[in-house]
Amino acid sequence: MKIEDAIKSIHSMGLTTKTVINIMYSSRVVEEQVQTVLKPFELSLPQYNVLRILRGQRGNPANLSTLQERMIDKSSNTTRLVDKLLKKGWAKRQICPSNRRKIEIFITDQGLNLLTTLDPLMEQNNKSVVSTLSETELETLNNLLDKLRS
Amino acid sequence: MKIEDAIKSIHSMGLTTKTVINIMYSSRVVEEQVQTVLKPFELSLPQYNVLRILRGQRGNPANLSTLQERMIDKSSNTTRLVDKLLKKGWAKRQICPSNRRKIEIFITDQGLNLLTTLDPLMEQNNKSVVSTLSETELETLNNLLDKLRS
DNA sequence: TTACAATATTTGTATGTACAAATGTATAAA
DNA sequence: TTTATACATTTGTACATACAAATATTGTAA
Repeated sequence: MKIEDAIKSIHSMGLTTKTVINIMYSSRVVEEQVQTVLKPFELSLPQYNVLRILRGQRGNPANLSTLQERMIDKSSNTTRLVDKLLKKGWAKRQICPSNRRKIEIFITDQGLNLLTTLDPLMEQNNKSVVSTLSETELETLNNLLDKLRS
Repeated sequence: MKIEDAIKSIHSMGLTTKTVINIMYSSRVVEEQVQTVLKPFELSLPQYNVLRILRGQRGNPANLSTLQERMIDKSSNTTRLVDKLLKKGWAKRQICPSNRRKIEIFITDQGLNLLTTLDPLMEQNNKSVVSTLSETELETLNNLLDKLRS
């Protein structure tokens, strides 16, 4: 559906404003789909995001500021977000031995297993989300978004 | 910046997952910019969104379900969101005479004035947000996002 | 006309987020 | 060593959001 029909009052807008709204609106549509995959696992999108960052560390710990840097949503309460992951046994944390201000956060085996279960479900979801676009179009879309942020 | 560098752990991902993350990440970047414009006016992004929908009605009232349909963020508490706009004098509401279940919501003159003040600021912000893309690229981006959601 | 289902909105409750202030630790200067 | 400053995280508080249940109104069928 064209953004003009999805958001009725966009007709009169210029191309720049239309683009900004289109990005935000499309993101919400995508997020809704992703959340339906995560919901049965009682995992929020930011929590899932953090777990994937932790897995990406490949055994190395991450501290809170690293997580904040890499999170999609830079919500300031990474502490409490990690608390939730701890409580569910998907992450563990310890004080950094070389700098006791820092906290080292790791993903647990249980957390890794959860992601392993989620991977194919999420991949399938994402394929379905972008199924209306060809490979070339996906490349173009990524390049345009990268360029937009540059 | 390429999404691979913005989100470090994306390297190993397929094109579909990369695209999904890129959309969500880019949206957050854009939203942050929009919020910096709104913040001095103590207006949240969803509130701004509702005000623009109300203005788009051109004198006709909107009821809550219409607002929910058209909102970017379909957060279920449109009631409380509108409460905030009422309290600040930017919107008013009354019971629909023909169907007393419905609530008719209007933008006030004060609300219209606020938007009139915001329009050029937001337009300038949006131009700056998309300034790295040409007109043609913006058209392509919009078309690709529309196609993605179709 | 009464009873029942459908619609539109509101409220309650739990959880999540934003931002400022507080805590604890490290580094550097006097 | 003492003091000051910067850094990393945590906590407090207010506000926002999600979802379910409650309320009120309308339309419809017995």
